[in-house]
Amino acid sequence: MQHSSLILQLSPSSGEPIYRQLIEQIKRMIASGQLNAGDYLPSVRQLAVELEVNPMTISKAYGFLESHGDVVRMRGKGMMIAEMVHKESISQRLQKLTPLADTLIQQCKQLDLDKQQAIEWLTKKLDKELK
Amino acid sequence: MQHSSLILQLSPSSGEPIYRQLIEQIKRMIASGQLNAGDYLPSVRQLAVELEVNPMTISKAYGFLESHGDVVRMRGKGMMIAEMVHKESISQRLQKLTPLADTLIQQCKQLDLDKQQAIEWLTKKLDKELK
Amino acid sequence: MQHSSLILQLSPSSGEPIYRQLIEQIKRMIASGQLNAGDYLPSVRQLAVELEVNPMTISKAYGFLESHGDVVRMRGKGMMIAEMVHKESISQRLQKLTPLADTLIQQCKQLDLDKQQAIEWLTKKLDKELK
Amino acid sequence: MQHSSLILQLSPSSGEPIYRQLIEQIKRMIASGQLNAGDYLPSVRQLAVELEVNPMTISKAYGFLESHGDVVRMRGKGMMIAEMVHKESISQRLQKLTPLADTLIQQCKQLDLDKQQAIEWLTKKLDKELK
DNA sequence: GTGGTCTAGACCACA
DNA sequence: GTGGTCTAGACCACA
Repeated sequence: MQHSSLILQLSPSSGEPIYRQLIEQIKRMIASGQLNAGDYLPSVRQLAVELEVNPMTISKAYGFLESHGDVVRMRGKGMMIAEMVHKESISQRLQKLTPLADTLIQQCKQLDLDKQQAIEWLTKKLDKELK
Repeated sequence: MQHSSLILQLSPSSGEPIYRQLIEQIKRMIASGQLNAGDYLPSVRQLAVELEVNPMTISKAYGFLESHGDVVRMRGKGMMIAEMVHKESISQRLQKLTPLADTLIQQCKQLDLDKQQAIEWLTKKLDKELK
Repeated sequence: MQHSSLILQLSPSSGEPIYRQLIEQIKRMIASGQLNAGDYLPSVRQLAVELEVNPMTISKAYGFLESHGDVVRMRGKGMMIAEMVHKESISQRLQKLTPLADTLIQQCKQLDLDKQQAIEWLTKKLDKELK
Repeated sequence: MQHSSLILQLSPSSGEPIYRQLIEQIKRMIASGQLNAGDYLPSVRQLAVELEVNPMTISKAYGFLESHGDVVRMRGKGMMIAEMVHKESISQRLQKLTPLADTLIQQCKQLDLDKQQAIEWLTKKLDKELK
Protein backbone atom coordinates (compact mmCIF):
# COMPACT_ATOMS: atom_id res chain seq x y z
CA MET A 1 0.00 0.00 0.00
CA GLN A 2 2.81 2.35 -0.78
CA HIS A 3 1.90 5.84 -1.94
CA SER A 4 3.59 6.88 -5.12
CA SER A 5 5.26 10.28 -5.03
CA LEU A 6 3.71 12.23 -7.86
CA ILE A 7 5.25 14.93 -9.98
CA LEU A 8 2.27 17.22 -9.73
CA GLN A 9 2.62 20.87 -10.49
CA LEU A 10 -0.31 23.24 -10.22
CA SER A 11 -0.73 26.68 -11.68
CA PRO A 12 -3.43 28.24 -9.50
CA SER A 13 -3.49 31.40 -11.58
CA SER A 14 -4.38 29.45 -14.71
CA GLY A 15 -7.98 29.50 -15.79
CA GLU A 16 -7.92 25.72 -15.67
CA PRO A 17 -9.62 24.63 -12.43
CA ILE A 18 -7.27 22.96 -10.02
CA TYR A 19 -9.25 19.72 -9.79
CA ARG A 20 -9.13 19.47 -13.60
CA GLN A 21 -5.39 20.00 -13.59
CA LEU A 22 -5.09 17.18 -11.09
CA ILE A 23 -7.26 14.83 -13.11
CA GLU A 24 -5.35 15.46 -16.32
CA GLN A 25 -1.98 15.12 -14.68
CA ILE A 26 -2.85 11.86 -12.98
CA LYS A 27 -4.31 10.46 -16.20
CA ARG A 28 -1.05 11.25 -17.96
CA MET A 29 0.93 9.41 -15.34
CA ILE A 30 -1.34 6.42 -15.74
CA ALA A 31 -1.00 6.55 -19.53
CA SER A 32 2.77 6.57 -19.20
CA GLY A 33 2.96 3.76 -16.71
CA GLN A 34 4.36 5.97 -13.98
CA LEU A 35 1.23 4.97 -12.11
CA ASN A 36 0.31 1.31 -12.53
CA ALA A 37 -2.68 -0.82 -11.69
CA GLY A 38 -2.61 -1.49 -7.96
CA ASP A 39 -0.60 1.59 -7.03
CA TYR A 40 -2.13 3.94 -4.50
CA LEU A 41 -2.65 7.64 -4.87
CA PRO A 42 -1.50 9.82 -1.97
CA SER A 43 -4.22 10.44 0.60
CA VAL A 44 -6.47 13.43 0.14
CA ARG A 45 -5.08 15.13 3.23
CA GLN A 46 -1.46 14.43 2.43
CA LEU A 47 -1.76 15.75 -1.09
CA ALA A 48 -3.76 18.74 0.11
CA VAL A 49 -0.95 19.71 2.46
CA GLU A 50 1.72 19.06 -0.14
CA LEU A 51 0.05 21.11 -2.85
CA GLU A 52 -1.31 23.72 -0.43
CA VAL A 53 -4.80 23.17 -1.72
CA ASN A 54 -8.15 22.64 -0.04
CA PRO A 55 -8.78 18.92 0.64
CA MET A 56 -12.17 19.22 -1.05
CA THR A 57 -10.40 20.06 -4.29
CA ILE A 58 -8.34 16.88 -4.14
CA SER A 59 -11.39 14.92 -3.16
CA LYS A 60 -13.31 16.25 -6.11
CA ALA A 61 -10.54 15.21 -8.49
CA TYR A 62 -10.35 11.72 -6.98
CA GLY A 63 -14.13 11.47 -7.23
CA PHE A 64 -13.98 12.15 -10.95
CA LEU A 65 -11.20 9.67 -11.50
CA GLU A 66 -13.23 7.09 -9.62
CA SER A 67 -16.42 7.75 -11.55
CA HIS A 68 -14.48 7.36 -14.79
CA GLY A 69 -13.05 4.05 -13.72
CA ASP A 70 -9.42 5.11 -13.44
CA VAL A 71 -9.17 4.50 -9.71
CA VAL A 72 -11.14 2.54 -7.16
CA ARG A 73 -11.86 3.61 -3.62
CA MET A 74 -10.47 0.95 -1.26
CA ARG A 75 -12.26 1.18 2.07
CA GLY A 76 -9.88 2.40 4.73
CA LYS A 77 -6.88 2.25 2.43
CA GLY A 78 -7.37 5.03 -0.06
CA MET A 79 -7.58 5.35 -3.79
CA MET A 80 -6.00 2.62 -5.88
CA ILE A 81 -5.26 2.70 -9.58
CA ALA A 82 -7.84 0.44 -11.20
CA GLU A 83 -6.84 -2.94 -12.52
CA MET A 84 -8.31 -2.21 -15.91
CA VAL A 85 -6.14 0.77 -16.71
CA HIS A 86 -3.52 0.28 -19.33
CA LYS A 87 -0.31 1.94 -20.20
CA GLU A 88 -0.58 3.60 -23.58
CA SER A 89 1.80 3.33 -26.50
CA ILE A 90 4.28 6.08 -27.24
CA SER A 91 2.36 7.32 -30.25
CA GLN A 92 -0.86 7.42 -28.24
CA ARG A 93 0.90 9.50 -25.64
CA LEU A 94 2.40 11.84 -28.21
CA GLN A 95 -1.12 12.38 -29.48
CA LYS A 96 -2.01 13.74 -26.06
CA LEU A 97 0.30 16.67 -26.69
CA THR A 98 -1.85 17.77 -29.62
CA PRO A 99 -4.08 20.36 -27.85
CA LEU A 100 -1.05 22.04 -26.31
CA ALA A 101 0.83 21.97 -29.60
CA ASP A 102 -2.15 23.54 -31.33
CA THR A 103 -2.20 26.37 -28.82
CA LEU A 104 1.52 26.79 -29.36
CA ILE A 105 1.00 27.03 -33.10
CA GLN A 106 -1.76 29.59 -32.65
CA GLN A 107 0.46 31.71 -30.42
CA CYS A 108 3.34 31.50 -32.89
CA LYS A 109 1.04 32.83 -35.59
CA GLN A 110 -0.25 35.63 -33.42
CA LEU A 111 3.28 36.55 -32.41
CA ASP A 112 4.19 36.41 -36.12
CA LEU A 113 7.18 34.21 -35.38
CA ASP A 114 9.34 32.67 -38.08
CA LYS A 115 8.88 28.92 -38.32
CA GLN A 116 12.55 28.06 -38.15
CA GLN A 117 13.22 30.36 -35.23
CA ALA A 118 10.27 29.04 -33.27
CA ILE A 119 11.27 25.42 -33.84
CA GLU A 120 14.85 26.15 -32.93
CA TRP A 121 13.91 27.95 -29.73
CA LEU A 122 11.58 25.17 -28.64
CA THR A 123 14.01 22.41 -29.47
CA LYS A 124 16.70 24.11 -27.42
CA LYS A 125 14.36 24.57 -24.49
CA LEU A 126 13.09 21.00 -24.49
CA ASP A 127 16.55 19.64 -24.95
CA LYS A 128 17.68 21.54 -21.88
CA GLU A 129 14.79 20.76 -19.61
CA LEU A 130 13.91 17.20 -20.42
CA LYS A 131 16.22 14.44 -19.31
CA MET B 1 -9.11 54.07 -39.63
CA GLN B 2 -9.52 50.71 -41.32
CA HIS B 3 -10.43 47.82 -39.08
CA SER B 4 -7.80 45.12 -39.11
CA SER B 5 -9.05 41.63 -39.66
CA LEU B 6 -7.83 39.67 -36.69
CA ILE B 7 -6.89 36.03 -36.46
CA LEU B 8 -8.76 35.43 -33.26
CA GLN B 9 -9.62 31.92 -32.29
CA LEU B 10 -11.55 31.07 -29.18
CA SER B 11 -11.74 27.79 -27.38
CA PRO B 12 -14.97 28.06 -25.44
CA SER B 13 -14.36 24.76 -23.71
CA SER B 14 -11.09 25.95 -22.22
CA GLY B 15 -11.09 26.95 -18.60
CA GLU B 16 -9.58 30.27 -19.67
CA PRO B 17 -12.41 32.84 -19.76
CA ILE B 18 -13.23 34.12 -23.20
CA TYR B 19 -12.45 37.73 -22.38
CA ARG B 20 -9.01 36.66 -21.10
CA GLN B 21 -8.34 34.72 -24.28
CA LEU B 22 -9.20 37.82 -26.27
CA ILE B 23 -6.93 40.03 -24.17
CA GLU B 24 -3.97 37.69 -24.52
CA GLN B 25 -4.46 37.18 -28.24
CA ILE B 26 -4.75 40.87 -28.98
CA LYS B 27 -1.67 41.61 -26.87
CA ARG B 28 0.28 39.08 -28.91
CA MET B 29 -0.77 40.72 -32.13
CA ILE B 30 0.34 44.08 -30.79
CA ALA B 31 3.67 42.62 -29.72
CA SER B 32 4.21 41.21 -33.18
CA GLY B 33 3.27 44.38 -35.01
CA GLN B 34 0.23 42.80 -36.65
CA LEU B 35 -1.65 45.51 -34.82
CA ASN B 36 0.08 48.88 -34.83
CA ALA B 37 -0.38 52.14 -32.98
CA GLY B 38 -3.31 53.93 -34.60
CA ASP B 39 -4.99 50.81 -35.93
CA TYR B 40 -8.55 50.20 -34.86
CA LEU B 41 -9.85 47.04 -33.27
CA PRO B 42 -13.01 45.63 -34.81
CA SER B 43 -16.10 47.11 -33.19
CA VAL B 44 -17.56 45.37 -30.18
CA ARG B 45 -20.69 44.39 -32.05
CA GLN B 46 -18.89 43.25 -35.19
CA LEU B 47 -16.48 41.05 -33.27
CA ALA B 48 -19.32 39.70 -31.16
CA VAL B 49 -21.14 38.53 -34.28
CA GLU B 50 -17.98 37.15 -35.83
CA LEU B 51 -16.95 35.16 -32.78
CA GLU B 52 -20.54 34.29 -31.80
CA VAL B 53 -20.04 35.75 -28.40
CA ASN B 54 -22.02 38.25 -26.32
CA PRO B 55 -21.01 41.88 -26.96
CA MET B 56 -20.44 42.42 -23.25
CA THR B 57 -17.76 39.77 -23.28
CA ILE B 58 -15.90 41.63 -26.02
CA SER B 59 -16.51 44.88 -24.19
CA LYS B 60 -15.02 43.46 -21.03
CA ALA B 61 -11.86 42.47 -22.88
CA TYR B 62 -11.60 45.88 -24.54
CA GLY B 63 -12.14 47.54 -21.17
CA PHE B 64 -9.18 45.67 -19.72
CA LEU B 65 -6.98 46.51 -22.66
CA GLU B 66 -7.95 50.15 -22.20
CA SER B 67 -7.28 50.15 -18.49
CA HIS B 68 -3.85 48.67 -19.13
CA GLY B 69 -3.05 51.32 -21.69
CA ASP B 70 -2.91 49.09 -24.74
CA VAL B 71 -5.82 50.74 -26.50
CA VAL B 72 -7.61 54.04 -26.18
CA ARG B 73 -11.30 54.58 -26.56
CA MET B 74 -12.07 57.05 -29.33
CA ARG B 75 -15.55 58.37 -28.68
CA GLY B 76 -17.95 57.27 -31.33
CA LYS B 77 -15.20 55.74 -33.41
CA GLY B 78 -14.11 52.69 -31.53
CA MET B 79 -11.01 51.36 -29.85
CA MET B 80 -7.64 52.41 -31.24
CA ILE B 81 -4.29 50.82 -30.52
CA ALA B 82 -2.48 53.25 -28.21
CA GLU B 83 0.34 55.36 -29.57
CA MET B 84 2.62 54.21 -26.82
CA VAL B 85 2.55 50.52 -27.68
CA HIS B 86 5.66 49.09 -29.27
CA LYS B 87 6.37 46.12 -31.40
CA GLU B 88 8.58 43.71 -29.55
CA SER B 89 11.79 42.08 -30.76
CA ILE B 90 11.83 38.47 -31.92
CA SER B 91 13.57 37.28 -28.77
CA GLN B 92 11.05 39.11 -26.59
CA ARG B 93 8.27 37.40 -28.48
CA LEU B 94 9.90 34.00 -28.20
CA GLN B 95 10.04 34.58 -24.44
CA LYS B 96 6.28 34.83 -24.46
CA LEU B 97 6.11 31.17 -25.41
CA THR B 98 7.81 30.22 -22.15
CA PRO B 99 4.72 29.46 -20.03
CA LEU B 100 3.31 27.23 -22.72
CA ALA B 101 6.64 25.54 -23.27
CA ASP B 102 6.90 24.89 -19.55
CA THR B 103 3.50 23.22 -19.54
CA LEU B 104 4.59 21.17 -22.53
CA ILE B 105 7.70 20.05 -20.68
CA GLN B 106 5.66 19.13 -17.63
CA GLN B 107 3.29 17.04 -19.74
CA CYS B 108 6.16 15.28 -21.48
CA LYS B 109 7.51 14.29 -18.08
CA GLN B 110 4.15 13.08 -16.88
CA LEU B 111 3.68 11.11 -20.07
CA ASP B 112 7.22 9.79 -19.62
CA LEU B 113 8.09 10.64 -23.19
CA ASP B 114 11.54 10.25 -24.65
CA LYS B 115 13.20 13.59 -25.28
CA GLN B 116 14.21 12.87 -28.85
CA GLN B 117 10.81 11.51 -29.78
CA ALA B 118 9.00 14.45 -28.24
CA ILE B 119 11.20 17.00 -30.03
CA GLU B 120 10.86 15.16 -33.31
CA TRP B 121 7.09 14.96 -33.05
CA LEU B 122 6.76 18.65 -32.20
CA THR B 123 9.15 19.77 -34.92
CA LYS B 124 7.21 17.83 -37.51
CA LYS B 125 3.92 19.28 -36.31
CA LEU B 126 5.13 22.88 -36.26
CA ASP B 127 6.83 22.49 -39.60
CA LYS B 128 3.57 21.32 -41.09
CA GLU B 129 1.26 23.86 -39.56
CA LEU B 130 3.29 27.03 -39.61
CA LYS B 131 3.95 28.77 -42.87
CA MET C 1 -27.03 90.73 -31.03
CA GLN C 2 -23.93 90.61 -28.94
CA HIS C 3 -22.81 87.22 -27.67
CA SER C 4 -22.20 87.02 -23.97
CA SER C 5 -18.92 85.50 -22.94
CA LEU C 6 -19.79 82.61 -20.68
CA ILE C 7 -17.82 81.22 -17.76
CA LEU C 8 -18.32 77.64 -18.80
CA GLN C 9 -16.07 74.95 -17.45
CA LEU C 10 -16.47 71.35 -18.48
CA SER C 11 -15.16 68.25 -16.82
CA PRO C 12 -15.19 65.67 -19.60
CA SER C 13 -14.01 62.93 -17.26
CA SER C 14 -17.05 63.39 -15.03
CA GLY C 15 -19.85 60.91 -15.41
CA GLU C 16 -22.17 63.87 -15.99
CA PRO C 17 -22.79 64.11 -19.75
CA ILE C 18 -21.33 67.21 -21.30
CA TYR C 19 -24.63 68.49 -22.71
CA ARG C 20 -26.15 68.21 -19.21
CA GLN C 21 -23.27 70.15 -17.73
CA LEU C 22 -23.89 72.84 -20.31
CA ILE C 23 -27.59 73.00 -19.60
CA GLU C 24 -27.11 73.27 -15.85
CA GLN C 25 -24.41 75.89 -16.14
CA ILE C 26 -26.40 78.08 -18.47
CA LYS C 27 -29.47 77.78 -16.27
CA ARG C 28 -27.41 78.97 -13.33
CA MET C 29 -26.25 81.99 -15.24
CA ILE C 30 -29.82 82.79 -16.13
CA ALA C 31 -30.92 82.40 -12.51
CA SER C 32 -28.22 84.79 -11.39
CA GLY C 33 -28.93 87.39 -14.02
CA GLN C 34 -25.56 86.97 -15.68
CA LEU C 35 -27.62 86.04 -18.72
CA ASN C 36 -30.69 88.19 -19.19
CA ALA C 37 -33.76 88.04 -21.37
CA GLY C 38 -32.75 89.13 -24.84
CA ASP C 39 -29.10 88.19 -24.52
CA TYR C 40 -27.71 85.78 -27.08
CA LEU C 41 -25.89 82.58 -26.40
CA PRO C 42 -22.66 82.04 -28.34
CA SER C 43 -23.17 80.23 -31.61
CA VAL C 44 -22.98 76.45 -31.64
CA ARG C 45 -19.83 76.47 -33.72
CA GLN C 46 -18.10 79.17 -31.74
CA LEU C 47 -18.77 77.48 -28.43
CA ALA C 48 -17.82 74.09 -29.86
CA VAL C 49 -14.43 75.46 -30.85
CA GLU C 50 -13.95 77.26 -27.55
CA LEU C 51 -14.81 74.25 -25.41
CA GLU C 52 -13.21 71.74 -27.78
CA VAL C 53 -16.40 69.78 -27.96
CA ASN C 54 -18.40 68.33 -30.82
CA PRO C 55 -20.91 70.86 -32.21
CA MET C 56 -23.66 68.29 -31.87
CA THR C 57 -23.16 68.27 -28.13
CA ILE C 58 -23.68 72.03 -27.94
CA SER C 59 -26.62 71.75 -30.26
CA LYS C 60 -28.21 69.12 -28.06
CA ALA C 61 -27.86 71.32 -24.98
CA TYR C 62 -29.37 74.30 -26.81
CA GLY C 63 -32.18 72.09 -28.01
CA PHE C 64 -33.05 71.13 -24.45
CA LEU C 65 -32.93 74.72 -23.26
CA GLU C 66 -35.23 75.67 -26.10
CA SER C 67 -37.71 72.89 -25.43
CA HIS C 68 -37.83 73.95 -21.79
CA GLY C 69 -38.52 77.52 -22.71
CA ASP C 70 -35.31 79.04 -21.45
CA VAL C 71 -34.12 80.20 -24.85
CA VAL C 72 -35.76 80.83 -28.20
CA ARG C 73 -34.26 80.04 -31.55
CA MET C 74 -34.11 83.29 -33.56
CA ARG C 75 -33.96 82.46 -37.27
CA GLY C 76 -30.58 83.44 -38.61
CA LYS C 77 -29.47 85.09 -35.43
CA GLY C 78 -28.96 82.31 -32.95
CA MET C 79 -30.30 81.37 -29.56
CA MET C 80 -31.73 84.17 -27.46
CA ILE C 81 -32.54 84.04 -23.75
CA ALA C 82 -36.34 83.92 -23.55
CA GLU C 83 -38.25 86.97 -22.46
CA MET C 84 -40.07 85.02 -19.80
CA VAL C 85 -36.99 83.97 -17.83
CA HIS C 86 -36.56 85.63 -14.51
CA LYS C 87 -33.62 86.26 -12.29
CA GLU C 88 -34.00 84.34 -9.06
CA SER C 89 -33.63 85.66 -5.52
CA ILE C 90 -30.49 85.01 -3.54
CA SER C 91 -32.16 82.44 -1.33
CA GLN C 92 -33.54 80.61 -4.37
CA ARG C 93 -30.06 80.51 -5.80
CA LEU C 94 -28.53 79.29 -2.56
CA GLN C 95 -31.08 76.48 -2.65
CA LYS C 96 -29.55 75.36 -5.91
CA LEU C 97 -26.38 74.46 -4.05
CA THR C 98 -28.27 71.87 -2.04
CA PRO C 99 -27.52 68.75 -4.12
CA LEU C 100 -23.82 69.54 -4.14
CA ALA C 101 -23.82 70.32 -0.44
CA ASP C 102 -25.54 66.99 0.22
CA THR C 103 -22.85 65.16 -1.68
CA LEU C 104 -20.26 67.08 0.28
CA ILE C 105 -21.88 66.04 3.55
CA GLN C 106 -21.99 62.43 2.46
CA GLN C 107 -18.29 62.50 1.55
CA CYS C 108 -17.41 64.13 4.88
CA LYS C 109 -19.17 61.28 6.66
CA GLN C 110 -17.47 58.62 4.59
CA LEU C 111 -14.12 60.30 5.14
CA ASP C 112 -14.99 60.46 8.86
CA LEU C 113 -14.03 64.13 9.00
CA ASP C 114 -14.52 66.30 12.06
CA LYS C 115 -17.28 68.85 11.57
CA GLN C 116 -15.26 71.84 12.65
CA GLN C 117 -12.24 70.90 10.56
CA ALA C 118 -14.37 70.32 7.49
CA ILE C 119 -16.15 73.66 7.84
CA GLU C 120 -12.89 75.47 8.47
CA TRP C 121 -11.21 73.91 5.45
CA LEU C 122 -14.15 74.74 3.18
CA THR C 123 -14.50 78.27 4.47
CA LYS C 124 -10.83 78.93 3.84
CA LYS C 125 -11.04 77.52 0.34
CA LEU C 126 -14.16 79.44 -0.66
CA ASP C 127 -12.80 82.63 0.88
CA LYS C 128 -9.68 82.28 -1.21
CA GLU C 129 -11.29 81.38 -4.50
CA LEU C 130 -14.41 83.45 -4.59
CA LYS C 131 -14.14 87.18 -5.13
CA MET D 1 -14.22 38.11 9.60
CA GLN D 2 -17.25 40.16 10.47
CA HIS D 3 -18.87 42.11 7.71
CA SER D 4 -18.81 45.83 8.31
CA SER D 5 -22.08 47.64 7.84
CA LEU D 6 -21.34 50.33 5.31
CA ILE D 7 -22.91 53.74 4.95
CA LEU D 8 -23.33 53.47 1.23
CA GLN D 9 -25.74 55.74 -0.50
CA LEU D 10 -26.38 55.62 -4.21
CA SER D 11 -27.87 58.29 -6.39
CA PRO D 12 -29.15 56.30 -9.38
CA SER D 13 -30.15 59.46 -11.18
CA SER D 14 -26.62 60.81 -11.12
CA GLY D 15 -24.59 60.56 -14.29
CA GLU D 16 -21.91 58.83 -12.26
CA PRO D 17 -22.25 55.09 -12.90
CA ILE D 18 -23.34 53.08 -9.88
CA TYR D 19 -20.23 50.93 -9.83
CA ARG D 20 -18.07 54.08 -9.83
CA GLN D 21 -20.04 55.53 -6.96
CA LEU D 22 -19.44 52.34 -5.02
CA ILE D 23 -15.72 52.37 -5.74
CA GLU D 24 -15.31 55.97 -4.63
CA GLN D 25 -17.38 55.54 -1.50
CA ILE D 26 -15.56 52.41 -0.39
CA LYS D 27 -12.20 54.07 -1.04
CA ARG D 28 -13.22 56.94 1.20
CA MET D 29 -14.15 54.59 3.98
CA ILE D 30 -10.79 52.90 3.66
CA ALA D 31 -9.02 56.26 3.73
CA SER D 32 -10.85 57.20 6.91
CA GLY D 33 -10.22 53.93 8.69
CA GLN D 34 -13.88 52.99 8.78
CA LEU D 35 -12.77 49.99 6.79
CA ASN D 36 -9.49 48.50 7.94
CA ALA D 37 -7.06 45.96 6.54
CA GLY D 38 -8.54 42.54 7.16
CA ASP D 39 -12.16 43.69 7.28
CA TYR D 40 -14.55 42.06 4.86
CA LEU D 41 -16.78 43.89 2.47
CA PRO D 42 -20.41 42.76 2.45
CA SER D 43 -20.96 39.91 0.02
CA VAL D 44 -21.89 40.77 -3.54
CA ARG D 45 -25.34 39.29 -3.16
CA GLN D 46 -26.05 40.84 0.23
CA LEU D 47 -25.05 44.31 -0.91
CA ALA D 48 -27.02 43.85 -4.12
CA VAL D 49 -30.17 43.17 -2.13
CA GLU D 50 -29.50 46.00 0.30
CA LEU D 51 -28.87 48.59 -2.40
CA GLU D 52 -31.46 47.14 -4.77
CA VAL D 53 -28.92 46.81 -7.50
CA ASN D 54 -27.92 43.96 -9.78
CA PRO D 55 -25.19 41.72 -8.28
CA MET D 56 -23.07 42.18 -11.39
CA THR D 57 -22.90 45.89 -10.71
CA ILE D 58 -21.52 45.25 -7.24
CA SER D 59 -19.20 42.64 -8.68
CA LYS D 60 -17.87 45.11 -11.20
CA ALA D 61 -17.05 47.58 -8.44
CA TYR D 62 -15.36 44.90 -6.35
CA GLY D 63 -13.41 43.78 -9.39
CA PHE D 64 -12.02 47.26 -9.86
CA LEU D 65 -11.12 47.58 -6.21
CA GLU D 66 -9.34 44.25 -6.47
CA SER D 67 -7.44 45.19 -9.61
CA HIS D 68 -6.30 48.40 -7.93
CA GLY D 69 -5.07 46.52 -4.90
CA ASP D 70 -7.55 47.88 -2.38
CA VAL D 71 -9.15 44.54 -1.65
CA VAL D 72 -8.19 40.93 -2.14
CA ARG D 73 -10.49 38.14 -3.12
CA MET D 74 -10.51 35.38 -0.53
CA ARG D 75 -11.77 32.27 -2.24
CA GLY D 76 -15.14 31.23 -0.92
CA LYS D 77 -15.03 33.85 1.81
CA GLY D 78 -15.49 37.13 0.05
CA MET D 79 -13.56 40.33 -0.49
CA MET D 80 -11.16 41.46 2.21
CA ILE D 81 -9.59 44.88 2.61
CA ALA D 82 -5.97 44.47 1.54
CA GLU D 83 -3.24 44.43 4.15
CA MET D 84 -1.36 47.15 2.33
CA VAL D 85 -4.05 49.81 2.56
CA HIS D 86 -3.42 52.62 4.98
CA LYS D 87 -5.62 55.05 6.78
CA GLU D 88 -4.93 58.55 5.57
CA SER D 89 -4.23 61.66 7.63
CA ILE D 90 -6.88 64.28 8.17
CA SER D 91 -5.26 66.71 5.79
CA GLN D 92 -5.00 64.02 3.11
CA ARG D 93 -8.68 63.34 3.55
CA LEU D 94 -9.59 67.01 3.41
CA GLN D 95 -7.70 67.15 0.12
CA LYS D 96 -10.12 64.58 -1.25
CA LEU D 97 -12.87 67.17 -0.99
CA THR D 98 -11.07 69.41 -3.47
CA PRO D 99 -12.86 68.34 -6.68
CA LEU D 100 -16.24 68.79 -5.07
CA ALA D 101 -15.24 72.12 -3.54
CA ASP D 102 -14.06 73.28 -6.94
CA THR D 103 -17.41 72.44 -8.47
CA LEU D 104 -19.09 74.28 -5.63
CA ILE D 105 -16.96 77.36 -6.31
CA GLN D 106 -17.78 77.21 -9.98
CA GLN D 107 -21.50 77.03 -9.24
CA CYS D 108 -21.29 79.95 -6.82
CA LYS D 109 -19.69 82.01 -9.56
CA GLN D 110 -22.29 81.00 -12.09
CA LEU D 111 -25.06 81.77 -9.62
CA ASP D 112 -23.30 85.07 -8.91
CA LEU D 113 -23.52 84.48 -5.18
CA ASP D 114 -21.95 86.76 -2.61
CA LYS D 115 -18.98 85.16 -0.93
CA GLN D 116 -20.08 85.79 2.63
CA GLN D 117 -23.61 84.60 2.01
CA ALA D 118 -22.42 81.42 0.33
CA ILE D 119 -20.01 80.60 3.15
CA GLU D 120 -22.64 81.32 5.77
CA TRP D 121 -25.25 79.16 4.06
CA LEU D 122 -22.84 76.25 3.70
CA THR D 123 -21.56 76.52 7.25
CA LYS D 124 -25.06 76.42 8.61
CA LYS D 125 -25.95 73.42 6.47
CA LEU D 126 -22.86 71.42 7.40
CA ASP D 127 -23.22 72.33 11.03
CA LYS D 128 -26.74 70.97 11.00
CA GLU D 129 -26.15 67.77 9.08
CA LEU D 130 -22.78 66.61 10.34
CA LYS D 131 -22.52 65.22 13.82
C1' DG E 1 -22.60 54.12 -36.51
C1' DT E 2 -19.31 53.80 -31.76
C1' DG E 3 -18.72 52.06 -26.62
C1' DG E 4 -20.93 51.98 -21.63
C1' DT E 5 -24.14 50.65 -18.05
C1' DC E 6 -27.47 47.93 -16.09
C1' DT E 7 -30.73 44.09 -15.44
C1' DA E 8 -32.38 39.19 -14.80
C1' DG E 9 -31.06 34.96 -14.73
C1' DA E 10 -28.18 30.68 -15.75
C1' DC E 11 -24.25 28.04 -14.54
C1' DC E 12 -19.48 27.22 -12.57
C1' DA E 13 -15.39 26.82 -9.16
C1' DC E 14 -14.33 26.87 -4.60
C1' DA E 15 -14.89 26.75 0.98
C1' DG F 1 -22.25 29.99 1.58
C1' DT F 2 -18.41 33.01 -1.55
C1' DG F 3 -17.12 35.43 -6.28
C1' DG F 4 -16.76 34.80 -11.68
C1' DT F 5 -18.43 34.31 -16.37
C1' DC F 6 -21.64 34.59 -19.84
C1' DT F 7 -26.03 35.59 -22.22
C1' DA F 8 -29.96 38.41 -24.16
C1' DG F 9 -31.69 42.50 -24.30
C1' DA F 10 -32.80 47.43 -22.88
C1' DC F 11 -31.35 52.09 -22.87
C1' DC F 12 -27.85 55.98 -22.95
C1' DA F 13 -24.03 59.35 -24.55
C1' DC F 14 -21.55 60.62 -28.30
C1' DA F 15 -19.85 61.16 -33.64
